[in-house]
Amino acid sequence: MASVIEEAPGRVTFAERAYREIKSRILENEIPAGSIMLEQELAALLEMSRTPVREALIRLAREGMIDVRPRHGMRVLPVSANDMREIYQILTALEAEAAAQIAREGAQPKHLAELKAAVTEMDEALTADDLDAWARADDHFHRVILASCGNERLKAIIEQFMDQSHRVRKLTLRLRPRPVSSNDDHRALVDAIERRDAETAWRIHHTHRQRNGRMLVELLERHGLGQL
Amino acid sequence: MASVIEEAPGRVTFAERAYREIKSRILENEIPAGSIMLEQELAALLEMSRTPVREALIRLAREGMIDVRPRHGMRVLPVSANDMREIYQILTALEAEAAAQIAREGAQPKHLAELKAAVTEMDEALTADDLDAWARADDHFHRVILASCGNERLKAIIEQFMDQSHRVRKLTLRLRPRPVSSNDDHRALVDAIERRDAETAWRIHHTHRQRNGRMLVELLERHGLGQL
DNA sequence: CTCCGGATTTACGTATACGTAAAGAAATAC
DNA sequence: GTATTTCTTTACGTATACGTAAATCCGGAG
Repeated sequence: MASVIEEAPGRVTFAERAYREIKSRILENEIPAGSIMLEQELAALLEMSRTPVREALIRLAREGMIDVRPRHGMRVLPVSANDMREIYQILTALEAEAAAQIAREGAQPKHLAELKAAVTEMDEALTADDLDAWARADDHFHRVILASCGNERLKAIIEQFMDQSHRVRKLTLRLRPRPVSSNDDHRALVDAIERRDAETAWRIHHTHRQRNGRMLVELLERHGLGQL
Repeated sequence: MASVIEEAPGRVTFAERAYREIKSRILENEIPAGSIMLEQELAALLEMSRTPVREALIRLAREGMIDVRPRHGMRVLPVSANDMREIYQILTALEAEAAAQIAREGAQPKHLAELKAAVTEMDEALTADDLDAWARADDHFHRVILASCGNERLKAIIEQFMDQSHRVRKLTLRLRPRPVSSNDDHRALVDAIERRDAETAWRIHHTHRQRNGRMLVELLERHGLGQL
């Protein structure tokens, strides 16, 4: 399965490893929101010195995953309802723009094919009631959208904010209604892209993300999950 | 003149100073695009050790201002026509969204007043043929828009990309036609905000940024300013 | 001249050292 | 008991040390 999405190989420095390792543990909730860790502890955990850990923390802090307060260590930031509102406002605006651009300029056949495959996967996952598979396919769909639009900067920002909201999406996956309309939205978006109808593509995806964002914000408010 | 926009004071660490100093020199073209500098040189220049310099370079690299290649030092990245296209696609989507939100939720009186004052300044600057004053007022207008929308993340991203395109805007200021339509756009935007017409606010600002971006891209292509 | 292999330099990645200011503990006064 | 002050600890910011792999230099072969 040769996907459109590739990894950059590159040599892996300690600082890079620290970044990936810490970020991964935060995303997977192994270091839950609110946790406090000192540079020393992280260094010991990752079996390296403080230097590369510090460099990783600088990046994570910039990306809004953690907060570093001198002498208090790093603190994994919880995602509040308001944070989620901010994040989805950005995601909505940017992904809708990306969708519009793809429709405007036309998608490559292999991208289009992969989008359709992702939609099919989502349908099948929903039929099989496999929410995890659905989430994977949904994620894949969004990543192909990003890859197709060709704007590297746009891609990077969206990925950053998807990461920031990752824990919330993951932990609320089973609190949400069955995502039937998501599948419909995606099907309609692929259709608009194929017809090269930028206006419609924009509107569909904008509405999709907006609705999704609102739902997550409501979930956070309702359940008072201030500590995600 | 107590503006709506404030500075965070905070203690200023060496790493922070290195970041600001290097970034400022890049923005003001004191270290022009394409320049290569070693960590050692920067450390000597700023009279500190390599450690805080490295931390500053990590941030600058993340923001897309420089490229660090092991054993080759940092390189100040030029802004190509395509970079500019990417940057303005993002700025267009995000600022239009910000404008729409302000109109939707209503602006605070002091913000509205400051927006109007900025427009007046821009008019006066244009009458006086003072392009630098115009650019300052224009910048101020956009910053108040950001401050009003209340989305801190949105603000941070937009500022990041404004920084990335700062050199191009500055160096092409006198190559562009007189920015009469910008003033008109801004006046119309303030009006839409006052009328709380989100739809119109979005459209006006989207068109404004899009046109602006296209002009800058064309300038870069025409003059082949690949080294900005 | 150009091309190649080995010696040499060097820039960086990482580890470690160090001083300091802040946090916390202890001791004292009330 | 509480408040206050002094002392101790410690986490971090920065400087420095060090090993290494990449880049450069250099001389000889063709």
